[in-house]
Amino acid sequence: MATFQTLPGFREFYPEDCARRNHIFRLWRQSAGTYGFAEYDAPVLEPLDLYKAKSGNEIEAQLFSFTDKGGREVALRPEMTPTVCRLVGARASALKRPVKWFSIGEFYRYERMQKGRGRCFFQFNADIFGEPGPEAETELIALLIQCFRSFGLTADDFYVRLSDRNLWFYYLEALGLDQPQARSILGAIDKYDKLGAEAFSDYARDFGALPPVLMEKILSFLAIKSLPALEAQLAALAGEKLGARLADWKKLLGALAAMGLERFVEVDLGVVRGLAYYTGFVFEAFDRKGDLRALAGGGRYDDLVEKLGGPAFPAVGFAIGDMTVALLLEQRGLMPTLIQSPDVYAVIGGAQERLAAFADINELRACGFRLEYPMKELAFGKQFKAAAESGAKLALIYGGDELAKGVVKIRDLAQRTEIEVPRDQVVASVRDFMTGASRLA
RNA sequence: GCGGUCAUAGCUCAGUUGGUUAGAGCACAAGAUUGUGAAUCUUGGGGUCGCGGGUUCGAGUCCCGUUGGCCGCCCCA
Repeated sequence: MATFQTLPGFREFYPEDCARRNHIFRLWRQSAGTYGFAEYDAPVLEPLDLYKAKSGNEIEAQLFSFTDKGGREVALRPEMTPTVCRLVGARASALKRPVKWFSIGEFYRYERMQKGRGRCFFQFNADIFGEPGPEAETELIALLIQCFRSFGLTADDFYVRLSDRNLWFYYLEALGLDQPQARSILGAIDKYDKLGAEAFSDYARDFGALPPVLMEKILSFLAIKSLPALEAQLAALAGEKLGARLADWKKLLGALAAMGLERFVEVDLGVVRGLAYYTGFVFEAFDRKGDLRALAGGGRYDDLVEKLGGPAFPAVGFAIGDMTVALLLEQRGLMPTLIQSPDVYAVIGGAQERLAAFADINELRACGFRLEYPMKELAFGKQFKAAAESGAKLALIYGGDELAKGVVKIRDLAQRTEIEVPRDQVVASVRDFMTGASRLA
């Protein structure tokens, strides 16, 4: 046995695993539906250039990519954003705005495996296109929070850290830094949590040591954890862009507070996200205990649709991964035990009775009841045991005595009560019981 | 890509300084039990001890290599 193994980092879903996966998907779908997002899907295999165009060649190292039999350079999708930008870009002029879309799909990255990260994983992606203002962020962050709350998670379990790459760029510009310098600083800020002052060594190498005055201002900006603190820090600096940005912040946080979500959101300018394509608000969701990697991440990417060949089209989006969510739900005891039980279990006497039972079995199934019966002839004792273990609510008993009388026994497996009903009333009786319209005496 | 650690039945594990034909619990299956429930008892199937090589009279056990898992680093769309 075990001559063939799964490829490293790939997962198999036995029924109980699949049930848990589907539980997560179902609640994600339900949340997206209530927020008015429409589901879409797209190919798993894409032209390699779709990802090179956006992120540069070095990203290829983490792609599952190869040349297909037609000589095309292709890659398994590592994320959904470029794909959804293509979809939206191709029909941009025909889509009613705002475009609110979501999808659930599998993604692939050739990486070293770790807790909460494999080479294949599922993501819930939600995006809004065509809305440049913070109203789009409001809607998405609210949906993001709902996606976690629907499992029973609370503000004590997770929170969203909110930041803004534009604000950083405007601020650094006001401090007199140019674009390349600002980008390097953002890279340092991304690592500052882990590395401390060491994080700025790349900047020092490329542009010379950062003057202490600037360093101090950057670090105090980085330390901002609230809107009032942000306003105070920016008060000293004039500028239309900074003023307009601050107004967006007030709008966004005001709207989320009005929704009663302020306990889920924290201002944290230390979040800048690694991706170069983000252009405005960026946010990440984390568990409160902090022993898992990020639960979700997203932000605004106003230039990407155009970069990928579409028209200029503002966009915001986020993605949630299934692995960290599953770990968090297990940790908090919020992963239900999901067993699929039949509604009805048929207990069958012998070969003659089996043929008689099949008529009712098939009709009940056609009516939508989940029904099981033993495939082999078994002693009654065994069958009742199997019926109880199956989790069925009812047992239908097709024995020789019953059939001779033209009846079937219906047993309530929980109450251990049973009645006899005429053969032609079996379907109606089962329906009455299952819908709660009647009980067995 | 780097480092640490581990690998025995479907699962959780035991296996002594190297020594007969590698064990237990759970799970699965059959029977006791051909008309009424999760019990009990009996029995059974299931292992090239991750894979390959080496040392040895003899390796699950020691050595080397390799593959894979877990944890951390790098990275993280």
